[in-house]
This record gives sequence, structure tokens and C-alpha cells, in this order.
Amino acid sequence: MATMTAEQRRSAAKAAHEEYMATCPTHQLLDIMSAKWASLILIELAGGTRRFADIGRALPSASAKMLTQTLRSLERDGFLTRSVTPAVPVQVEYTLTPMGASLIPLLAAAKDWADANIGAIHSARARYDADNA
Amino acid sequence: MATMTAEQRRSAAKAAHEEYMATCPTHQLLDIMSAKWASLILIELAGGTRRFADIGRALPSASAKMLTQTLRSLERDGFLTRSVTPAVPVQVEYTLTPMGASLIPLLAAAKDWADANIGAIHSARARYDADNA
DNA sequence: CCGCATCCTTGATGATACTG
DNA sequence: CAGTATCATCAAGGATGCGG
Repeated sequence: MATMTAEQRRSAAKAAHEEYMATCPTHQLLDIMSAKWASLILIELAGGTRRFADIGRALPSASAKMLTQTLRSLERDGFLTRSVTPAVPVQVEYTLTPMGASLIPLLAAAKDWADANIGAIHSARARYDADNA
Repeated sequence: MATMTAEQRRSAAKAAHEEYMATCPTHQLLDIMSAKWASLILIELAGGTRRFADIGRALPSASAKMLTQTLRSLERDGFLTRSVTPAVPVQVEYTLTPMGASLIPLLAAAKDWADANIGAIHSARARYDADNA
């Protein structure tokens, strides 16, 4: 069989697309930012260096485990730095890197759009739900 | 006991923060956009009206189920409209609403940032993994 | 062609308890 | 203070089959 079946073509297209998805910069960024606490942490750090407990107080609904996990992930990707001060008790401080800081305007733009359109979204949602009651 | 215990204060703060999270426009937008296929669909529709099967071909790695689910969700929130042409077989077309279209520049900004910084992210990741080997 | 229903797997999140 | 470890939960996503 020198030619591919329709099935094979679909399969190849799917594999190629998955490959693309895995490397697409935009999609990778979306993945990073869509972590439940990532954007909140970046916004908190936009106000300056913070200690672990400070972040915990700013985000009371996040468990310590999730804070650690998200902070580690953001550190790994170069959005922030973690510095430990050997004292008793230890002090750990988190600070945005220049790259992390450069993302703040994007978050601000998202906030502006959200503030401007959230009303319309809620209206659309209510209308949709009413029409499909 | 006229005053709250430390435990009660923490609990209250947590409840208040969860309330805030549920109403924060920015966070709601992040929720919508972080649906695995939402941004890809919006980008595809930015090129004009598309039929269901067209979108499926553009995103081969998405199952039909997820396409339907994501499209419904975006329709409900007013990002796009769905119109059915009663024929045999039926034709279903999806088009961005003005609000949906207004989100495209934001996605473009995210893409620009991602393209500019994805290299740095990968470097940071490699360095982090090497340091913690 | 389009989409719903069902079953199932898996990763993300949370609660709790313990350590340097 | 700043985690780590473990267990439990739950919703998102994927596979498959049927129906208008």
C-alpha cells in the first residue's frame, strides 16, 4: 500500500498537532499561567519581595503545599528567585526576576479586559441559561 | 468569648478570600481561557466563520467531545455564536461575537510575550534541573 | 454532519501530620 | 518558619457507541 488510508492520515495529523501543541510557546505560557495560584503569586510579588508566610497571608485560601508547589514551578521557569537566609528560624524570600516582572503588564492588560467585559459575560451567561431552561 | 481565636480569624480570612476568588473578573477570565482548547478555538475563529468539522480539522488532537464542550462554554459566555442550518446533513457554523473578537489582541499580546521569552524559560528550566540533579 | 450519553483514567488540588 | 510526606478527592479529559 503506497498510499495512506483516511484513518492513517487522521492519525498522522493528530500526532503532528500534538507535537505542535507541546512546542507552541503561547500554549506553554497558558499552561504556566493557568496553574491555579500562579497569577495571584506573581501579582503579589509585583509589590516587591515577599517571604513565604507573607504570600500565605495574602492568599489564605491556598494551602501551604500548593504555595510551595507553585512557587517551585515558577522558580524553575525563571519567573522568580528564591533565597534562603540561614537563621533561626530560617527566612525564605521570593522576588520576581526581570522576566517575571515583564509579565505583569500582560496580566494588567488581562485585568483591564476582564473588568471591561465581565458584565457582558455574565449577561450572556444568564441569557443562555434562560433560553435553555 | 467576644474575640475570635487565631483559628477563627484564619478561617474567616480564608472564606473571604474564596469569595473574592469567585468574583474576581481577572481570575474568571483566566478560568475561561485556560480551558485546554478555548484559546485555540478563538484563534481559529479569528480567521472567520467556521463549521464544526473545520474546527475539528484545525485541531486534530482535540476529541469531538471536547470541541463541543468548549464551544458550548464559549457560546454561553458570549464569545461566539452558533447557528444551525437545517439541511441534510445539518450544518453548524460558529462565529466570533464582537466581544470574542476583542479578546484576540490580548491573545496576540500573550503570543508576542511567549515568543520573546520561551527561550529564556527553557534555559531557566534546564539550569534549574541541572542544579538540582 | 453534529452531538449527546456513558464509562474510565489520570492529574490537580486539598487535608492532615511530621521534620530541620 | 518553611517546608515534606502521605492519603483522599474530584473534576477534566479521552474513548466509544448511539441518535436526530
